[in-house]
Amino acid sequence: MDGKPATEGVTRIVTPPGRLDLEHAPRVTIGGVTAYTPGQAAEETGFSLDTLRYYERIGLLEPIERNAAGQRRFSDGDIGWLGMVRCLRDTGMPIAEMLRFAELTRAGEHTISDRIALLEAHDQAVEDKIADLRRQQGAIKRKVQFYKDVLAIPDGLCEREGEHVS
Amino acid sequence: MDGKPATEGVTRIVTPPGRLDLEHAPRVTIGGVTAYTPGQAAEETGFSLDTLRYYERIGLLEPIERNAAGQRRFSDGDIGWLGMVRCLRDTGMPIAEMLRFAELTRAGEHTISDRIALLEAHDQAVEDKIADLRRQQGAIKRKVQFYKDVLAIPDGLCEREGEHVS
DNA sequence: GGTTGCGCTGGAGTGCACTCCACCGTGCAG
DNA sequence: CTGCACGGTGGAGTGCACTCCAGCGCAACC
Repeated sequence: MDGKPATEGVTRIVTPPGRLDLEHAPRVTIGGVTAYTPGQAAEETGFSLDTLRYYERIGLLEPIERNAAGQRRFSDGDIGWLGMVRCLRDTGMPIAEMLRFAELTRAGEHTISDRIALLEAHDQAVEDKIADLRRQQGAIKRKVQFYKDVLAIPDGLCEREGEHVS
Repeated sequence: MDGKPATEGVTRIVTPPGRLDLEHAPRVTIGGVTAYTPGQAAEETGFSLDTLRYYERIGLLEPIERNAAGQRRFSDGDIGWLGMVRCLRDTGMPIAEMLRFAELTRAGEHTISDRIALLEAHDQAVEDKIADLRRQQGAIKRKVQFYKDVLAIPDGLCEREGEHVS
């Protein structure tokens, strides 16, 4: 049942040597370019199918190639771009800004300095966020210590429950 | 506990007959306890008035004291608790979990070890998040460097735009 | 031929965390 | 007395980022 889906003029199956996982990774190259089904793209990138479609709808992905049956075939380039998207998303960049970045990227080489500016600004934002988290984390740790101190006090003494955050 | 020379904002120990010095920090102590108007509480904590009311509605704050006219007067304790809330919120704790923490806190001393557990779990979550941010930040920095390298290539050579994320 | 699996579409719905609104009350300044 | 700032309420609305759904197509397998 494996073989190759006889659609779309398949040339060969790309499987890592040593792994004969025919069930998963029926990844297929067309003219030397690897293509991913939506399911594979989802698994590869960690985005849900719906999210991938959503991203395409809003233009965060450029229109994905289709096979004869109208089904999406994600390219390596798409997967790579999705990796970038995940990275930006997971560091808290809002979709609107990712969209801006996507548009710059599509606009061509002359936007590279803009892209650098955008990413450097975001990098700084991440830096700030980390610093903030560290600071707040300190407060949490102090609170934990406060509780531990309370627990350490001999039972029945000193019923004070005071400072919430130090 | 008396005779406090007020630099800005007069604080009276006994309930003042009327309003005085309304401009800044008209914070008032009644029986030694400082009270904050909603506006002051908002300014002090950085939450909006609506958010403060919202937090009270959902039970993240216990019912705030009211004056004769039915207006809220936040206590120092409330402000302290709000500091804790801000800390947890800003480190990404969802409201549902803050609510759980609030309930534990209200339930009394016997929940302290639960509270410690909750906070330590959250502390770990923050730690993980920071590590993740650092990792992703690395990718962003590499991408920036990639772009800078592209810019450094003599004009017109090597039009490759490949790897999205390294 | 029927069922299963995967994918398609447009549009509606969800969950979270607020945020806004209309309308009302209170109290002091002018 | 009037106006204004501030605050009250219940309930509706917002923005974001998905997520779900009905109804359909296509290919494979039993």
